[in-house]
Amino acid sequence: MPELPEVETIKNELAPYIIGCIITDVTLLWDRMLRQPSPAQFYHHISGKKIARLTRRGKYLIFRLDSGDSLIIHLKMSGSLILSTDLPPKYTRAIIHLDKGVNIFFCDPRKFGRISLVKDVDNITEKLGPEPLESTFTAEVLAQKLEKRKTPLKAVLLNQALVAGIGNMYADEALFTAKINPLRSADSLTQDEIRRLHYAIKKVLLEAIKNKGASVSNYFRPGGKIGRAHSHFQVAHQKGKLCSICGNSIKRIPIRQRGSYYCPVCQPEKD
DNA sequence: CCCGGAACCTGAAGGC
DNA sequence: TGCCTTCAGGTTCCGG
Repeated sequence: MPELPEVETIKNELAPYIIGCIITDVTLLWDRMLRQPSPAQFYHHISGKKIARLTRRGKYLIFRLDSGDSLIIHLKMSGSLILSTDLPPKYTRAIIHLDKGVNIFFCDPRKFGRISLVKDVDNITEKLGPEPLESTFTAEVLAQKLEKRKTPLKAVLLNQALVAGIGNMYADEALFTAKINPLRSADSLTQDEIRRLHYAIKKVLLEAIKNKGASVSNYFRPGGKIGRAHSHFQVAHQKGKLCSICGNSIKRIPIRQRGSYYCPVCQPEKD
């Protein structure tokens, strides 16, 4: 599932090939994929525009066009962007046609992914919390975000309004690295625990980017290859495996309908 | 404002 | 072998 490190990898690997390219046409094969504007407006405003820059905010991938508009893609659960001159892969839901015969195939078995074309990117991203790898994300900011929240920490970390880009896998990994139980009430953390969590979030995300993202289910890089971050996971999707620190077996429990993996010994419950 | 649950989707996996 | 059920989870929406 694409989270911040996966979207960052896609951005990094796509950019060298598509910056400066003209979008000649877009084919939508699943009509609900387009969030805004209307299909007619969409085609009218995107055809013939040049891709000036590619950026990321949280889990959103943003194609900045020379017209001033931005094409915003969210891959949600199962989306991937495949760059190719070949035929569309299975589950292709949209095709961004570029000049020189290159296409970006938006593949998405689950059909959760969404595309928007907007004038003002802020309208989409303004609700997001700080970027965890930028200097705006400090331990103090994290502390303030966790204040007065009785929700289990794990659930809070998935809220994009607190910190942008963390999903189910990296929330579990960060909590393990910080040695904090996922069920702890968010407002119960000590200053030291917040400091550890802040560090762990950055560490886990940076390491995953170095490893080109985690391919636990449907994540593919633009060249069709998978990432290797999942082979470094300590707890995420490791149910029954042995903890690398203490040797006890990793548990999986549901928290707010989400599978949550942790080590009961290294991340003990606390009052 | 905060919280929790349903809905959106379909392939894969598990049960019988 | 095959049908049926359940599970997976990012985001939005809605009710409390």
